[in-house]
Amino acid sequence: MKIEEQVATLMQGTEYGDETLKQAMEDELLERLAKAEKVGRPLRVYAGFDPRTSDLHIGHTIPMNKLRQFQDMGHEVVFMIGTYTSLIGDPSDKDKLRPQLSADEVAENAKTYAEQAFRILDKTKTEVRYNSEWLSELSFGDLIHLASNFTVQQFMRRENFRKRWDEGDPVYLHETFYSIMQGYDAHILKADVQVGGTDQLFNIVTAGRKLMSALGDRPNIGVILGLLPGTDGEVKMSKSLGNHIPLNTDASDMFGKVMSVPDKAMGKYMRLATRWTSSEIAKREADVESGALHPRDAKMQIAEEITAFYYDAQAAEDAREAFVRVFQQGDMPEEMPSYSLNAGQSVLDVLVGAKLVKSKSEARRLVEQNGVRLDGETLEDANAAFPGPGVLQVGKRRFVRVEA
RNA sequence: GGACAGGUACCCAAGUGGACAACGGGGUCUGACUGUAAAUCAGAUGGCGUACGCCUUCGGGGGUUCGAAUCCCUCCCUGUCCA
Repeated sequence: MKIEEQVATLMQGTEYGDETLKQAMEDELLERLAKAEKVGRPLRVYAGFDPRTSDLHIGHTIPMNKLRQFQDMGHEVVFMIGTYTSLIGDPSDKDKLRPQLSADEVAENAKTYAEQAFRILDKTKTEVRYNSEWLSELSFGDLIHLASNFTVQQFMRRENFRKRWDEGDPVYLHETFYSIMQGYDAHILKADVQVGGTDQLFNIVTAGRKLMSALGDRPNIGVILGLLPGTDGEVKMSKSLGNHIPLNTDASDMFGKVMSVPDKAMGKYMRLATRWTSSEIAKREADVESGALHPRDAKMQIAEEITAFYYDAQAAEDAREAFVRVFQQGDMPEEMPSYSLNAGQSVLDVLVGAKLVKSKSEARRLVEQNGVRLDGETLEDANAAFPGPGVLQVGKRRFVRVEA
């Protein structure tokens, strides 16, 4: 692959919010790739991950996908786990109560994190590091020394802080330490490239590069990836917002969740979550634009590609077929949970008992709204005795097989 | 330490003694339609009861009142400014 093509692929999905910065990073990447090729030395690339949860979703894996691209082009990859940073607990979205994790929890999360990450990365070509290794060694004096490279103004210019400042939301002092710690990580790892999401733009491009040059290193290039929106298509994927697509689910569910993403987010999904090259993506977008490719089918291709990536081609194909059958043709899924009917139960009792609803009020509401069906027949009276065994359906996609 | 402004349901936010289970927006759910769980439109959105109704909820606790999210006391929390 020519270097220009490599750069195009590696820069795919990046977002800097500033054309000049993007161009600068791109140029620098091109230059280093050329140099690396000349002297036969691979680039050293790293990304840091906070093991705050052990339940990864597709959004977490976006930087990993990028690392994998580098790996496939023969570069060295460092998978850094922020054991130290997670221990303290990043408060950046602190209105969600975020309990401090214990060292054991962090260690446990770090372990499962790495395991799931190796579904994407090549284990044999990945160096795993933990930042507690060096951050726990720093003294207060060291921290002050590092901090003296920054001004409060620099932090206040950061959108993240600025916005909260303007809105009267708290900005904690120790949040600034985060950037400094991350900058120090970059200094220790001395990588050519650091990968991260736009939420890390400041940490990588400002803090990291500044600290590196202050400490006599060559600043690393920031490959800043756009954030993958969740299934709502608007805001970044996050478990606490309930718009995530977990890695540990089944293929049909993953396929279905991708299909529920609004059309407008397809571009980002293609760029960030598929293995497609920039020209393959461009072709699909042009086809959708011209009408040659139906948006629904384009999304199905995306869903199948993503599912195939985390499972395999066969599982993805099966998931697609099941989806078409159930949602496009209105058929029922093959597998569904079952519930054993007890004597004398009303429709309400069964809905509650089968956990299809959270409360009796909700059950009544659904019945009133004609949202409850038994074998395709709408049930109209929530208090009537339950007619008998069959497939009970709530809304379009919740099914339970009611057995005698 | 002081002055001021705030804390309302999943989120944002209105409400300053009764008509408040609490406007509006977002989210979510249901229905119609469709190209799918997209888009659009309509409805629903604390719990319990078939229903008139009852019970719990406006940061915590206490009080005033026939009656409080609304008034008073106290405590906790957040922000801004002053020192």
